[in-house]
Amino acid sequence: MSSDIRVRFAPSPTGFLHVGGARTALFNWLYARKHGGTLVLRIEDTDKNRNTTEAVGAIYEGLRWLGLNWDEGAEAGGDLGPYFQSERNAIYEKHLAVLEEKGAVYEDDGSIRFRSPRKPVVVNDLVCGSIEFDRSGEPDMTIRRPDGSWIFHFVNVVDDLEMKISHVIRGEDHLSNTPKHIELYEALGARPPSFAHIPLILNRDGSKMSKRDEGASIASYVEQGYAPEAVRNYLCLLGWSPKDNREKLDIDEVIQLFDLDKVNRRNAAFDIDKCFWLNGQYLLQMPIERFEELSLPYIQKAGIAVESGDRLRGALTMVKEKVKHLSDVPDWIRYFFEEDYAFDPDSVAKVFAEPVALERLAQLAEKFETIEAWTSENIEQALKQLATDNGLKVKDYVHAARVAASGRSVGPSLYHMLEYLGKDEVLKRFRATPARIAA
RNA sequence: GGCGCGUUCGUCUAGUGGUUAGGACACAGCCCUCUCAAGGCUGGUGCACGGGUUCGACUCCCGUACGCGCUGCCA
Repeated sequence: MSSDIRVRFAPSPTGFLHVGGARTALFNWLYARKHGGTLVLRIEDTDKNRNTTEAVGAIYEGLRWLGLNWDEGAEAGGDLGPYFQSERNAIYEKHLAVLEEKGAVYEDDGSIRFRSPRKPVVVNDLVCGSIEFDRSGEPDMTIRRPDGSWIFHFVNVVDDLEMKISHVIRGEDHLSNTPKHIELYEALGARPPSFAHIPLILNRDGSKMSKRDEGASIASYVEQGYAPEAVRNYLCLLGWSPKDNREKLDIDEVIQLFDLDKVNRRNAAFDIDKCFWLNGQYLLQMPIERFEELSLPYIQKAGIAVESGDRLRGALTMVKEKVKHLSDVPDWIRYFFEEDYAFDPDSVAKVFAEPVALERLAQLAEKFETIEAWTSENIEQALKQLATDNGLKVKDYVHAARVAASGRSVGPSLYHMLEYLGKDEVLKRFRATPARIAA
């Protein structure tokens, strides 16, 4: 069950979880799950000035929201910790001593530099192929600052070594750093792991996605009401595809189909429109139970007094296919549960511009009085009968009824909506409408 | 500047010497329809450029351009 495959996600907690980081975590996770390997979460907090505990929390939250569980590391524990670089000083000292022993490092202005062998280095990348780097003109990299803190390249290599990482899957921005890392592994007398550099995620215009860009933070998808499985699916499609034209894929199938040699080399632009579309597809097709589970936090946050149960389930079933963002759910269902639901001014202006609309509403109320069994079928039949009797079109009654019952001109099937509200409530709302519009 | 990587519709992609260059998002129009969606149908837009190699290049090679990355005592 547990193979020798060990991968890691090693973020620096300097802010929120970035989509690029999330995608890197996702590809590592997919690779681990596919091969029955282990995913390690390591926090690279060597730069004390820029790291915060809130940022660490944001990483945990973001990964959990996306359903990317890790087997070992920060918050999960394991035998090869600690998993925060800030707590691994003794380990770094130990490896530095090895380099000193070999004369591979020297002091410079109080800092410590690694002496590059300056020989060509070949990187055999699982995504990019074999690449040879000419190291002859490269300056020696610093691995430790005068204040004793460590530089990324060194601790990253030491940790991957100590944590027995077999495959380093990371952003392509590290491809050019890889020869340095390989030199370090060799100086430490270790065999380098396999490398796989995955393409970067850019903005729509091709510019680099920075923290300030729209949609850069995973947290923003939570706020905006995206389903985690939709965002995760979309992220899978950035740099990878099943190659059979399918887009919406179950994560278990992605795990099965995923492989590093099928990852593209080209940077990808993040297309929020497509992510939005995929989210709509997920909401449309997911089971009502899942839809309710995902909607509940937004409903509660909006202060709608309704408990989980059949009543809520019924309302959600009606609006599920309309909703594009979970954060919109409260507005879609509010009027079912609140007496003083708001009347949308635009809808009122559009539908009740002519006084005759109110007359028709009154006719409809009268007609509905006669319905014995309050079902959507009977409601529909009654409304159509009334229209026919008066030589009018169905829509002449439907629009007025919709606004009267819900306060808005857009909503689910009118007949189902009215059935759901109940006869008494519908008649009450119809009769209260003239006064409410006047107000 | 040096080094590395990349370049198929606006975007994500399929395509590995011979295809009417396929799909999806977005966009436009039509159909369906109680609104809005969803769904169905139709449409336009693409192989960066220049040289090779080859009977034949989107596919292979070289160059140019452009983009991105690295070139930190950031990660």
